[in-house]
Amino acid sequence: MDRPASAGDDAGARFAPHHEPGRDDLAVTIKDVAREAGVSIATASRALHRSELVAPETRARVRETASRLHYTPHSGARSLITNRTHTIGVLLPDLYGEFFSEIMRGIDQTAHREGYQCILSSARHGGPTLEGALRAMRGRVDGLVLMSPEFTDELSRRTLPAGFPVVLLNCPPTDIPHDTLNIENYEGAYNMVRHLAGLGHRRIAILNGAAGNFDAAERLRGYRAALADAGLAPAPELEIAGDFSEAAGAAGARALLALAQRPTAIFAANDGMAIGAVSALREAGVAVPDEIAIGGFDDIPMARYIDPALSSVHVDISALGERATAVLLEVLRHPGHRSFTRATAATTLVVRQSCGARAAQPGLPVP
Amino acid sequence: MDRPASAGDDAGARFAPHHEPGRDDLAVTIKDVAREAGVSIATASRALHRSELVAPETRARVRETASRLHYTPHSGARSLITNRTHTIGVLLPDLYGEFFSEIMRGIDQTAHREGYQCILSSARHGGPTLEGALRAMRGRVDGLVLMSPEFTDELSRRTLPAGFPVVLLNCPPTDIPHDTLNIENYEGAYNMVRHLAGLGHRRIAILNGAAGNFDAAERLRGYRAALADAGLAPAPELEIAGDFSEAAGAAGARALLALAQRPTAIFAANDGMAIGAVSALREAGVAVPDEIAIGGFDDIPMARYIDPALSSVHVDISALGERATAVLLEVLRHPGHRSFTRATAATTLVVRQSCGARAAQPGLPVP
DNA sequence: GGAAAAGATGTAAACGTTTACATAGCTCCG
DNA sequence: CGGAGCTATGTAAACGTTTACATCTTTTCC
Repeated sequence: MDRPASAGDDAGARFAPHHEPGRDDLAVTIKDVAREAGVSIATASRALHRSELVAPETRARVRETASRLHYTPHSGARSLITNRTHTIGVLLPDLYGEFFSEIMRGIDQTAHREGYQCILSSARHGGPTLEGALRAMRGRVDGLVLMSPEFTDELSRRTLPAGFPVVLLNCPPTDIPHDTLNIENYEGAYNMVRHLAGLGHRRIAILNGAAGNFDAAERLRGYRAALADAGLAPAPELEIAGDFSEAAGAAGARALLALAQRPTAIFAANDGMAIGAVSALREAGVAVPDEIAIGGFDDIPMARYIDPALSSVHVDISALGERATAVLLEVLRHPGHRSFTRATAATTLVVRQSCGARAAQPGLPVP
Repeated sequence: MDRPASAGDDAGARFAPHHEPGRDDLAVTIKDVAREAGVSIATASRALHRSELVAPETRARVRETASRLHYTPHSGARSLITNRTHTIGVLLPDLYGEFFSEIMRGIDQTAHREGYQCILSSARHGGPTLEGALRAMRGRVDGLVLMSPEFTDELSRRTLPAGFPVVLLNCPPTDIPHDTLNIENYEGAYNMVRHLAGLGHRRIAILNGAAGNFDAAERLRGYRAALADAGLAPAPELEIAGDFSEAAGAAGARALLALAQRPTAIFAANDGMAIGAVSALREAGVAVPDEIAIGGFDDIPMARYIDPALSSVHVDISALGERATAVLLEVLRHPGHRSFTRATAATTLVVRQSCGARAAQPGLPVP
């Protein structure tokens, strides 16, 4: 209506790319929008996200132009000046398997709900890649959810800029203060082993997690404590080394079968190894739970589907991701005064068939 | 040795932050490195990644300074000028479940192998969020792996800048040319249903995938064709609507049980629904495979673990992610002359117990 | 009716990089 | 000895934004 229609529009039309739809979109910048709408870059920028500062008609015109041109702000450029990326980095030891899938789900949901993106990296165990992955995130993320059961203070110092918002998930305790979130590994393992002992088992083996892994160490500690409290003598030959993989679980089970005096129950430090053990035992013709009872840890979705359904220590895995992300977002919202969270996620014992208890839950509940 | 040691060093030391280790790391920029090393920004930049242009001692000095200061380049700033982010975007319909976990694994591995990061987003089905997610990636990624079984040309035009490197994974065919990678849905479904018919089944039901989903439509097409080729009349009451979820599988199975004339076999359009159906049948006291045989699709890792082990159409899911990423990286490497790939990933029938065939593979192979 | 306040817009600096171009100090050759 | 041709480095522009500040116009108030 009241904007000068003659010269401005012609000039605009002369350079306007929009009659070649989708041709040059790749490079459309706020400068293009500004020119096309006949305003300065500053006004264009304001019209798009601080709209109260600009006249209503101008705002409308700029916005219309922007959407017609398919303008999308360049996040790199924006973050350069605002120092905000609205992205969080996620570093997991691996991307394989249900455990991490569930973690990611919790993280992603929470992040998206608050308008954050996720950038994902798997930091292969302990190696120099963790450092690389962290460096690659510089300038791309506002904060980090870091899961690395081999984490150390030294690594923290070397890779994390001091004061950078990080939530440590399932990491060993550090001297440097951080927000941390851990699973009740010790308690969970303790409860499972106590349960097995309560069923009358006297020889209870453990399939250990990866050496140097914090979760694994804690679960072993819980196992030993439960044995001691049940008045059972520790038996070194029943503590089998493992690495959380199914293959390790199968190998461990076979090793136990070769023992002169077999165990009557096995506690596997995670469900993956438990599943491997079940396979190996079935293969060897050993009945589960009648000859050997089995308990796992994590309660991954698959646990209830295998035969016999796996007793396990339930961890709400996706909730773990959610909580970690929530803490991180909270930190990002209040950058100033830091008081560090140190939370642990509770576990619950889930008794199904594989441990041989009577009051077992069904394996395949109808959804 | 030969560099002027007096004034330069003193000045450097006066402003040097490095005696407060890890205090101001957050903001350490190439400017700091340059000042500290006594060179210009340009030289610093060159020393760090175009090292042949700078004198050996200078290079060493700059690099030493950089690592002492924990300098990490700001990727946003860099990408602004280089137009490269070394990051690929991944858009999946969802993040839940084994299927996507496997996809991600393939993508992540391939990307990392070539020095690329992944930025991940779940585009909830068809909604406006897909557009949002795509916009959020502007300026952060060099290309995109996009999986969206409800993808359309219209959506493509609206959200993807023309010429932007994208690989469509499991998307419906489009008029606009794109690199695409699809599963052999039709053939896979056809083979499974033919197999069931070959076992003597006359009434074979299908639990359909989500309406409007390309994969689902193709699998239905394969189902119908196989029926026809086996000389079986199509029966509309045997085509049950679903949405790929376990719950839908269970509900579908119950609906089939309520039929006057029950089917003797069920083809579920994915393993999730198959698992749901198995649960519901067990719950109802119907024997699988003796009373009703079941076949799934995807062959997710869990398929072999359930009881009875699930016959399925095997898809190498992580290889799918790998291939898609490989294509994308190839495109990124040769930005010029585009010829569009259109590939399909083969499927193979995996016969286990749930379909009742004799030569069944064991359910729990020892890893 | 004029000054002050408010409103709308433009100008330019800044963010952290990379890189084309300019400059300075060499070495080498005729 | 005097340039030509290196080599090593510095200067400054550019990338696409946001925003403090300046400027111009309009409204408001006495």
